[in-house]
Amino acid sequence: MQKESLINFIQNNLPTSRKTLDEIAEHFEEKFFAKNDYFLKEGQISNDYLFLADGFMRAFTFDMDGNEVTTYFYPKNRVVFEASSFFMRTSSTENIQAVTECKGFTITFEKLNMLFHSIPEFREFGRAMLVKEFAAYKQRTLAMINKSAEERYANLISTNKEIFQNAQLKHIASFLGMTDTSLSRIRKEFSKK
Amino acid sequence: MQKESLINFIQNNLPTSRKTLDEIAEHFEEKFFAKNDYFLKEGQISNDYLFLADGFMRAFTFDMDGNEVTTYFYPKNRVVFEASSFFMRTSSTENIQAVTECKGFTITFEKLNMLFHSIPEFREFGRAMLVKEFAAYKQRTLAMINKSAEERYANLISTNKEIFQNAQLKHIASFLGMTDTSLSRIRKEFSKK
DNA sequence: TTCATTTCTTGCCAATTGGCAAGTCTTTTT
DNA sequence: AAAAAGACTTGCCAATTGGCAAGAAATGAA
Repeated sequence: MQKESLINFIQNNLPTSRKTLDEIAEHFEEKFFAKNDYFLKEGQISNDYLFLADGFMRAFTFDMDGNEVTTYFYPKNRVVFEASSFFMRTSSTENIQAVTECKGFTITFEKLNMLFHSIPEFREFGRAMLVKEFAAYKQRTLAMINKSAEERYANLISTNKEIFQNAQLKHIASFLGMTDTSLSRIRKEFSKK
Repeated sequence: MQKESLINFIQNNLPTSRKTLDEIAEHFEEKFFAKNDYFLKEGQISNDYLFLADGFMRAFTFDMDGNEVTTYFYPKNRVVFEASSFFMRTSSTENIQAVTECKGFTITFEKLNMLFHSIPEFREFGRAMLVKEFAAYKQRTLAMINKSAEERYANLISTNKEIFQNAQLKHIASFLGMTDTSLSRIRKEFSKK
């Protein structure tokens, strides 16, 4: 089994010995997702923490009016988990779905905690992932507030091109907080320039 | 020194023995803030983790156009910290300021880590705080997206009345992603009903 | 290949929100 | 208490965005 991408990711985020890395990686299991498969469905208590080695995923939920809203996109070489459901053991309000075929490595809540308990550096890694995801979310909220639809689009395409190469426009539209109609018009404006 | 509110808060979030609670609380220091004092200024590396026992605070930053944007409000009986700066030791992009006179208890990064290291239950508490803050942020983002200005206002006033009792309207307006002009008009509409 | 379904685009019009500037009200300072 | 500064409201008009529905394009199934 080829866990180098996982090991490199951990190493890049919180350098430690090869021995420790192997010990950590040992507890992850390879997992494949077909396009449109779910990694997490709302209502479930999330029990897997995923390193996405290849492919593209998205998270979505439904707003108070029952409209589907894409809340996040996950490119490869990132960890994927719903912090609230996974760590608090509560039922998830979010869905996480493979947008393309995906491959990754998962570890259960129980095993992850066991590693956190026994390997202080890995505990730091776990905390760093949580903090990074949080910071990314705050960044996103800031990039949404007080910005016109066109600015939000321009910002996303300049910082996250890969989203446009993988996701459907209607999902990008709801992620950007606009209708697919508006997104379509904005794209047209941009292509003129 | 009166640390009961801190001890109760920890106990409510992650029950443990009185002995452990006292050991934890011992490392917190009482701190007072005058109105408009800063708990954190942008550019600093945040070194304090705060339990706000009394008063009201807000976080703010500046968007890409240089406009001040309120990013969060902290009522009392909550922990206050900027996760990214505090845990990653990076310079903060946010300011956290006392909106009213405040009283709380702080602990330094070093001491907090020491406690995390030596008290596994407290480690859980720290993680729970992080996850809760994160979940609250996600909730907020969702409540903003695809909602009209009026709906965002209605939602905030029904779930967070205390914000309206403490904060200035222009700060609430930027928090809600609208101009103070619009907020003023919306309030007028509501008062008619 | 053809048919059916889904995704994306476009036109028309209405509703929402912002920008600006003047005016009122409140709080702070002297 | 008067003056000054700050906070909030309001009127007018323009720009942005959404709603709806029809059509075009792309994708998938038979």
